[in-house]
Amino acid sequence: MERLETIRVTVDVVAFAIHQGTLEVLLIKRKQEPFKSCWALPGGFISGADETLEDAAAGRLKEETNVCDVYIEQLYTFGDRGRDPRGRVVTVSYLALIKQDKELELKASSNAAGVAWWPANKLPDLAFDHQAIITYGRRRLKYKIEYSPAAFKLLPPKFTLRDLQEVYEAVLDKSVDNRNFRKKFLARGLLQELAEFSQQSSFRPARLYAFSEEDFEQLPDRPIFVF
Amino acid sequence: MERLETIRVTVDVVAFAIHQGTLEVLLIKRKQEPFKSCWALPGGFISGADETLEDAAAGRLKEETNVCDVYIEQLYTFGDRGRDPRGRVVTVSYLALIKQDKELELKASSNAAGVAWWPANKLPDLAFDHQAIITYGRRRLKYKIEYSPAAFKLLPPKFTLRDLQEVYEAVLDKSVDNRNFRKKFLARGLLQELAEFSQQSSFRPARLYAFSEEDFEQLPDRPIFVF
DNA sequence: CCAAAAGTGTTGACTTTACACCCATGC
DNA sequence: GCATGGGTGTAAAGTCAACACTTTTGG
Repeated sequence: MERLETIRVTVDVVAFAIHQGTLEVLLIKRKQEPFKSCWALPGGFISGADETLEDAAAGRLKEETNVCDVYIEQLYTFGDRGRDPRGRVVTVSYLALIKQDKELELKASSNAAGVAWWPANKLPDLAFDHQAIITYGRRRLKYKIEYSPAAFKLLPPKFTLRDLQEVYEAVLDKSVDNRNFRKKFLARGLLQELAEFSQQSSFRPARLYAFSEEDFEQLPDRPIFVF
Repeated sequence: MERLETIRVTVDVVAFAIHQGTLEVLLIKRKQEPFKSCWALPGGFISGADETLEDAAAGRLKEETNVCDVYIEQLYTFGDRGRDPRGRVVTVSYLALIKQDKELELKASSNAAGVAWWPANKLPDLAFDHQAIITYGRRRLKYKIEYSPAAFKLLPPKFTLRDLQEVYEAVLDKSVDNRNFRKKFLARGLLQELAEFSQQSSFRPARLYAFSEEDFEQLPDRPIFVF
């Protein structure tokens, strides 16, 4: 039956974005013990105002980093005794995907000493079991990108096929054949070809494409989702 | 920061087994309010003795149904305000898979009015949001059986190809072509052909096979796992 | 010899991979 | 006109889906 041990519940958010073709994770620098001055995931205790756990995750992300209006989904719940020196703390982790062009004004909360993007392949030492949480999030993203339109949640509304390919390469951490990649995506018919071109380079401008989440939902035989 | 609202944490277990080619879920009948006399998932509050959440899930399953030593993995955490009339209760749900031949002596705990297997396609009204949890677990099992050896966790150590096919048919809730099914499995080389035969019927005895989890783990290009 | 479940192959359609060159543009 | 990334096709291998009959056994 019910024991009197105090259990506290937190949420932690693994927020990914692609910057210059690199997968990066949003971290905050802790200002307080435990793990003072260590980098950690944005997150915090659930508050009475949070209607759902997802609200709590989005709320703590906003409070600690000033990032809001992003895609968010639950990852996994970590609750081993001893994962937090303060006592029994169960944390529900979330995956967030942030669009590449999003105007972010990173702003640490008063109880953090900083906020920054870190390349997923070159992370600092992390507080608590946050390294394990990130590893888990990365694995989820890797699988998810293969059979769901997760890649578009990391891209602006208009993007080139190369941008899309870079997302796959960054997430899967390997290079792919560009002919096969383009062929596959164009054959699937998920992309709307726009009449616009990227003006980024001083070379041949690349065509822009768009992805419609709504059209995708209508597909009768759309690929399987894990969530 | 930390609010004083009391949050309690439970675990709930969706335990599946295949009985006579049907996917079934293990339920308990509640003896107390709320949802008195309603069927519900086995589960309960985390105790100070639980080293991990998985221990808690296995522990509550044992206490409430007398089922133990089964495969268990985390599913999803449900924590919307209002999912439990008693206050804020966050529940970490678990999926359990039980081998077909396992000798189970179902035994309700003193605070339950009964334990029983229910066909997944004909469930009674359920307490709390347990229907949603089962739906979620079923979806997970359905995906998982496609790219992981989950099916073998529902079978005894020695089984016929028909037994295996029945597991797939029950979980996927559709029939499959037996020639293609056998061909695919035999071609994968995951099954050890035994020199024994099933003596079940009065007709032609079927060959028994075994699956080795250890051998499977060794495979260099083994299929993808979601978890 | 009959009833019942066990077991077995082929074909066509489709998908996946490997692989290298020409094109369009800005400077 | 050149440097740079944008954009394109084909063939071989492999995978997947559809489909029906023979074999073995107990009674």
